[in-house]
Amino acid sequence: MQLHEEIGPRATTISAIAERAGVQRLTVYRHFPDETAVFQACTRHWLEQHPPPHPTDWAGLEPGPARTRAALSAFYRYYRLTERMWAASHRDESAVPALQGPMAEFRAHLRRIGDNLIAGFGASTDTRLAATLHHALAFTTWASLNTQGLDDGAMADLALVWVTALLPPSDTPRPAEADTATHRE
Amino acid sequence: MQLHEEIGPRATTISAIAERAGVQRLTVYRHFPDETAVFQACTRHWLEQHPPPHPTDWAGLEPGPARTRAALSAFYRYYRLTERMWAASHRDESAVPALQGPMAEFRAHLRRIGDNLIAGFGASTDTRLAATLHHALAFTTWASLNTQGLDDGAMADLALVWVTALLPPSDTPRPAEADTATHRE
DNA sequence: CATTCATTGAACATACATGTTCGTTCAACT
DNA sequence: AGTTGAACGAACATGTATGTTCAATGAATG
Repeated sequence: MQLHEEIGPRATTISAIAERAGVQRLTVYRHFPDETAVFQACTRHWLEQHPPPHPTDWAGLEPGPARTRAALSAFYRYYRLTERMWAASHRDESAVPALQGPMAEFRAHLRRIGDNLIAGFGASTDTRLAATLHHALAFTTWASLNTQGLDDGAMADLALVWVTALLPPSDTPRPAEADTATHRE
Repeated sequence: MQLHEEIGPRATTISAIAERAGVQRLTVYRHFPDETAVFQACTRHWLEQHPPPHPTDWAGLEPGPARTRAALSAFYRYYRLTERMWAASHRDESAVPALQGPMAEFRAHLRRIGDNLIAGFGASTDTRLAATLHHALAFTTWASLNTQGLDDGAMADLALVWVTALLPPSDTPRPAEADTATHRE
C-alpha cells in the first residue's frame, strides 16, 4: 500500500514489495499467487481502511444546497486525505487491470450520490445541472482546484456557486417551505 | 507519434518505433542518440503540427464574456481533436522526464491566457473567478465534461455560466445601455 | 521432543528493455 | 567507377521483471 501510494500501482514490483516488507521475494509469492492477486488484495484492504464518504453522512441535512455542500465538502476532505493514492490510481488505471474494477465501482458510487443530490433540488432533471454537479464531485476537479491553492471549504463553496447558477432563476434558494411553482424547465 | 498517441509515451519503446516505421532498431539509434532524444523530437514535431489556440484567434472580440467563450470554445475543440495525445501525455508526464518541460510550458501558456481573459472582465481580481476560469480551461475539465456527453459548444456555454456566476451582482455584463438590474447572478 | 510450516538463500528459465559492436549490403552522389 | 553513408542482420552486455524449483534453516505447534 505504501508503494502504491508513493510510486503507483504500475511501478510497484513484487521485488520492491518484498524489500519494503523486509522479506524475501519468494515469501510474497507464498501469500499471493501473482501480481494481480497482490494488487486486488491491496485495493480491497486500502478501501476498507479509507472508506469514501457515504450518503448517511449528510442524510440529516435539508435536500438541496445544504446537503450538496456537505457532500462536496466530505468528498473534498476525503480527496485531500487520500490524494496521493487517488492520483496514482487515476494515473495507472489503464495500465493495471486489477484497478479497473474498483475504479469503475467508485465512479458508479459517485454517480449515484450525484443523482441523489440533484433530485434534492426541485428542478426537473437538467443536463447542465447534472453535468456540473457530477463534475464537481470528481477527483480531477478537486485536484485542479487544489493546484490553485483553494482549501476544501472554499472549493465546496465555489462548486456550490456553479451549481446554484444552474438553478431556475426565480426559485427559493432558502430552506424550502413556500413551494412557489418551480416552473420553467 | 502514432505510438505516443495509442499507448502513451511511457509504453513506447524504441523497438516498437522501429517496427512501426518498418525499420531496424539500429536505424532509430542512428537518428536519435537515445530514448530521450526521440521523445523530445516527437513532442516538438507534434506541437508544430498541432499548435494550441492562440489569443490572436479571439483578439477581435469584446473583452469579457464574448472573448472568454471564444477562448473556451477554441480550447475545447482543440482538446477534442487532440484528445488521445493529451490524455496520454497527462497520464505519463510524471514517468517521462522529456515530457515535463513541454507540459509545464503549455500550462504556463494556459495560465497567461486565463489571466488575460480575467482582466477583460472589469471586476477586481477575484480568487474564485480566476480559479473557475483557469479550471475551465484545463484539459481535465474538458475530459470530465466530455464523459458526460456534452459537446464543445455546450461545454463552453456551461463554463461561461460558472464564470459569470462569479461576477459582481450589480454589474453591467452587456455593453452598458439598458441597465435594468440583472439581479442575482 | 518431534513435527510442521513459514521463511530463507540461491538458483533457474523466460521475457523484454536499453544501448553497443561488428561486418555486410545497397543505393546515391561525386 | 569509386567513394560515401544509410540501412541491415546478427550478435553482445546489462539490467530488470515475472514466476518456479530446490534444499536448508528455524521457530512455533502439537
